Amino acid sequence: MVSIEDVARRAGVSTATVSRALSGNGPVSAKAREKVADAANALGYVVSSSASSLASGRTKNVGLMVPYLARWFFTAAVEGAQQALMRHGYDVTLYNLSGGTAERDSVFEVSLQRQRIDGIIAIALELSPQESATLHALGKPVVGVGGPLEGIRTLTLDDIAISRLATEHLLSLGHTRIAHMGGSETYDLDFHIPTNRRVGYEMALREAGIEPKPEYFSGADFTIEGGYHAAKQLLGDPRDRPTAIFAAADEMAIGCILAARDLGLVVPRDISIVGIDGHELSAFFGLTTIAQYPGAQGEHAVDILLNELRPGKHAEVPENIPLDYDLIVRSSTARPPE
Amino acid sequence: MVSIEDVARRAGVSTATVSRALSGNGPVSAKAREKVADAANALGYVVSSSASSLASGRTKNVGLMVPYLARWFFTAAVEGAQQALMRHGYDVTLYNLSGGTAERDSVFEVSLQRQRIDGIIAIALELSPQESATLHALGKPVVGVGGPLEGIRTLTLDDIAISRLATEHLLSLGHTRIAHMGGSETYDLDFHIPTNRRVGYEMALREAGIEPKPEYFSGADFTIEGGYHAAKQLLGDPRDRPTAIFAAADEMAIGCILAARDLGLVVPRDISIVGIDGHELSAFFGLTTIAQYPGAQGEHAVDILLNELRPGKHAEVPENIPLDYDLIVRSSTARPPE
DNA sequence: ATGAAAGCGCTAACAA
DNA sequence: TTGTTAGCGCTTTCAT
Repeated sequence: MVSIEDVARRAGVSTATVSRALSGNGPVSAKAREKVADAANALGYVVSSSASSLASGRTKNVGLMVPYLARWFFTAAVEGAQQALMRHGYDVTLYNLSGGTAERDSVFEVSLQRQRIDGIIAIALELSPQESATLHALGKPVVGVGGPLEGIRTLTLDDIAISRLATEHLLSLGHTRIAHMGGSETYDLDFHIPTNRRVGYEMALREAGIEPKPEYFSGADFTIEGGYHAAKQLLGDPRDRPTAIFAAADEMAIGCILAARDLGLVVPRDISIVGIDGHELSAFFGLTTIAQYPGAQGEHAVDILLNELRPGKHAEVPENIPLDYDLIVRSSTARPPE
Repeated sequence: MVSIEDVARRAGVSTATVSRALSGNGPVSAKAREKVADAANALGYVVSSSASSLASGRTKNVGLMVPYLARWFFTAAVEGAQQALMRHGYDVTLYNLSGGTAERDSVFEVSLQRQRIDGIIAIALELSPQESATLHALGKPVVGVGGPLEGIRTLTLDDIAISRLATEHLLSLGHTRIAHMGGSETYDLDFHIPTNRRVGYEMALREAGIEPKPEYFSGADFTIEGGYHAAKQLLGDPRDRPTAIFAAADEMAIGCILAARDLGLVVPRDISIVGIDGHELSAFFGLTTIAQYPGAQGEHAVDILLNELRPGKHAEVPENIPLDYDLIVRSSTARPPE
């Protein structure tokens, strides 16, 4: 192992100068800087993270916390954040909460206590008050992406606004029999997004003078398969069948498209479908959707976090930062049948 | 921050005893062990990873390296490995190679050199000789999952055997006009799996006395969309249309199913389709497939790695470890039309 | 079985 | 601008 001493010797300076030259902290003459750079290069020297962390209290490592990984949104957000962190010389420790309760607890009580990280990006997490407290007690900056976290700076979609937009898109096409597919009850217990999306949907309807009907609401589990089965139910009954479905997520919306096809309905002639997400499969299925950008969201979270990590002047950042979204109109929506 | 000294004082022992008691290395009396445990608990003490790493040379951290994240297989493998590592008290650092060349190089030349990890699990990676050398030079154990890595202990699917099995399944149903959808040329340049799968397919055909036809091969990019377009091509020409397609991955196979539907073909009456993977969507689409188990593969890799990390007696592990797979017959395959 | 003490490789006062 | 040096919090010899 090549150490800072080897570099110092080779460059003909002290270890302190090497440290300063390589980290950019503290004054170093141009000449010394160059000698150090040459020596470090020649020897292939890289600072030992543990020694550096121990001495400085900074780890150059950020924790990425996700409820689970195997879903488009989380993966994309992690990927975006990780790329951005790497560009800034940070490593990434992955904390995945998808295990059992015991594993989840041990993340908070053990893993996070190991002083391995300078800060945390919490992706689409819903935390218990207990867990929130533990996070705060770490005394390290935390930035959330999605899933509003109490007292934590968080990037959030305006779920009500996007649901209104989706619903208004359908209304503007002339639809009046608009169903909504949201979260099923159990799913919603620890996740508020579905509720907010339903609220936006109902607001838009009422503003158009339409009273939302309970029969036009259907709960599913945010998967293609769940959306498929729920849509069969919604569309199978020929009496008073809706002419449009607004699904709270693209995966369910894709399930709706497939169900409609299997029922012999032509999208969008017989039924219009809108989703939310801009999922990687949405273009392929011609799905009209409200796109959000998890990769960019991850990068954005990194910017905010690194800004807080930088000593001194912190740019003022509000507690809730609204995220970008776009209505992408494709071929799954059209005017309702006569 | 509560340090080992605080614990030592509270337990009325030396820091050395605390270290030994908590780590389980070295002799400690039952009484001392208990006093230490109580004190540590009461104070909520957790060892500082950097101090421990610096002193011991062990980081209790493993690197997970993936070519990219946003694909079912990689995500599932990472999730499996990460859960297993957590159970053993290890943290996970994620190295994602999906950025540009510069980022990729910096993973090898910088990130991996930071002494942050005890070992590496390389998931479905194809490495340049250069990169392999760098990995080896780290002097740390490496275990591969998929993608045969020279000189590295690797868990691999027998791609030839599974392709033969898939093809033989179709042959046994009576099919003779069997097409194969594999990787397109560019895709294959740095990834050998598609080639091996094609080899298995051709072997099975020849053994059945059928000469593989070039028109029955189609290259795509391993996505649903790519599979869809390639299948349109394969199935659109009514002259001498194949009665079955063996796709080298479920996502392409799902694309084939959707393409067949759009062409008015009924699966499996008019066309049989087999995939490989056991993708999360395969059950929903009724796809017959050869399932593999990335989550279990990740866990398995962890077992092997941790075994090498354990001092002393290493169970003998061969360089190539074959992985489990199963033929799952669903509703996308049947006897060919008369 | 336990404690004293010497590092592990680096950073950051402080002095020059 | 540079070097000297005292830690950072832990592990691990070496005595006892």
